[in-house]
Amino acid sequence: MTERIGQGDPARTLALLWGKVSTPKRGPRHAISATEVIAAAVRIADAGGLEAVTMRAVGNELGRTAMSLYTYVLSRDVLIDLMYDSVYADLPRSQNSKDWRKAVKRWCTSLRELYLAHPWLLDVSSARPVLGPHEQEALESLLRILATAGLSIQDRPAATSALFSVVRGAARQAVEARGAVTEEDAEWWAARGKALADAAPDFAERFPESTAIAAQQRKLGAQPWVKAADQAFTRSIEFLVDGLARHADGPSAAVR
Amino acid sequence: MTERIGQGDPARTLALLWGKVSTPKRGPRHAISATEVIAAAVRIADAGGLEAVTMRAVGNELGRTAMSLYTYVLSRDVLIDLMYDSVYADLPRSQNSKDWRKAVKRWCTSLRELYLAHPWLLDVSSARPVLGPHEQEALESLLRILATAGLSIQDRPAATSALFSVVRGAARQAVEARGAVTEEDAEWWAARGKALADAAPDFAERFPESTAIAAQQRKLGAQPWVKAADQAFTRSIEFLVDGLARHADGPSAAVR
DNA sequence: CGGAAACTCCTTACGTTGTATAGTGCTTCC
DNA sequence: GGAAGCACTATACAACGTAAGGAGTTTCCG
Repeated sequence: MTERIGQGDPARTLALLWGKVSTPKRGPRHAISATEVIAAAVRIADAGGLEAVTMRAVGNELGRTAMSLYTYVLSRDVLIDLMYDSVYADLPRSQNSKDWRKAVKRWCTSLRELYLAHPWLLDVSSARPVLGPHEQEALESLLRILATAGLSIQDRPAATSALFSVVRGAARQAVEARGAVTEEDAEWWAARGKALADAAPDFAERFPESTAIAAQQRKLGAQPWVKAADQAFTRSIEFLVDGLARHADGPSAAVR
Repeated sequence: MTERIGQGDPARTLALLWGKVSTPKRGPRHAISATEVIAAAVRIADAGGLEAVTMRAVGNELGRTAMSLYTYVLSRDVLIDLMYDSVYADLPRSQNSKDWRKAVKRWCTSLRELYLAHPWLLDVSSARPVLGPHEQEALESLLRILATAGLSIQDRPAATSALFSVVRGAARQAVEARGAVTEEDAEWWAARGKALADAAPDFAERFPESTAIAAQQRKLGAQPWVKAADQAFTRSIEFLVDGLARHADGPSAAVR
């Protein structure tokens, strides 16, 4: 199940995301900060994936009980929203550039690297009804680049949506490919290859195009899946940027 | 957590997916077929989303216990794989077309409609280490179109990956937008708007591009989010197809 | 032909997870 | 100084996937 975000009370979630929760006037103070809770959760996710982020695990990481976390966040889902926005803070702010194509590529590359650094992001729903400040900034950066490119305001939502989607899809592929590098996973992939041959002995006949692609990718040398994933990323962005260039009138280093 | 697929024994999963499981020679016969199990699970998912597909719910839908399902599938994950491939059977086979651009768009439109008909598909991991026959056929269809377009074999993986991603992203947006149409959800969105204004009173100042986009989209009239999602889909595909055209040399109705 | 093996299906149980609820102790308000 | 509000803990519950064992059924094979 993709982790759904932004559910429940939007006011509370947004106040947390945007740092508008004030310190209560009565009662004992929090012994640790919400930032520390989020950081602990991110550590756990980075180490074991999103499924490792249980309230018990996070509480334990902080020397507390699961239930104490509910004095910081409304639910596990809200914690995940906060984690998501917090790692977006790692994205570099976009630099002004006359060459919008380069700027788009740089933006995409940065986002891809973020996904590779925190693969659990890909397991969080891509539906974003509630954005935090860092994620909003990432979107704004991209929109600024597209404005510089001279893309019409009507076209910008589609462009951002497409770019986000392509990067996310390519990052997913890259994460899986890197995961296939270990010995254990390599064995799994070998077994899968054999199983497919058994299950579909007429595969090559039925799917000649897919077969040709697989053969071509085997020529990429060592770690073909990793190379293929990297290539898919760069080419995908190239295609999309080429397409956007057809609708933009801003300056670019070259039409290409 | 995005539902991970293809884990565990690949041989068993692939045999199930490709219909290569033979009837046992001993013991009582299955009283219902695996196809009925899958169909029951799809019904439940269509009605309540992927999270509603519990082994108990599926068993109950069939007048059986949860544990009896394990004589059909190895795990819930495998059941989800089977569900996924089964609905891909609904995709129309691609028709030969001299106009590859139209063919790509038709392909994308069909896939988007599939996602809209079965939104739970979007909650299944986009990482596809194990493909069933119908999903493989969908990929093959697209590859055939791209071959017709004269796209190089090296470029085809990136093109398919990008198209899948863009359709998936746009479908997600469309599903969310349609979900916002009900009265209850509309209230949620109104509350979210107010909460954001409270959390970030300087939003327009910090994010002028995003603010301009939101204002422009409000001009779309009734159900702006639905219209915006539809528009994002068609424009995204247009951009990508335009970009692909830069690298393809096959026939198209017009360069545009 | 009959016992054994394989198989379907059920029952019970277990470990895990998110979170409800009540209680205790602490801080500030009025 | 008592009440209200708050941090944190302990306990409990519902729900979930699935392990394990048992009962009944079908086919194999000596």
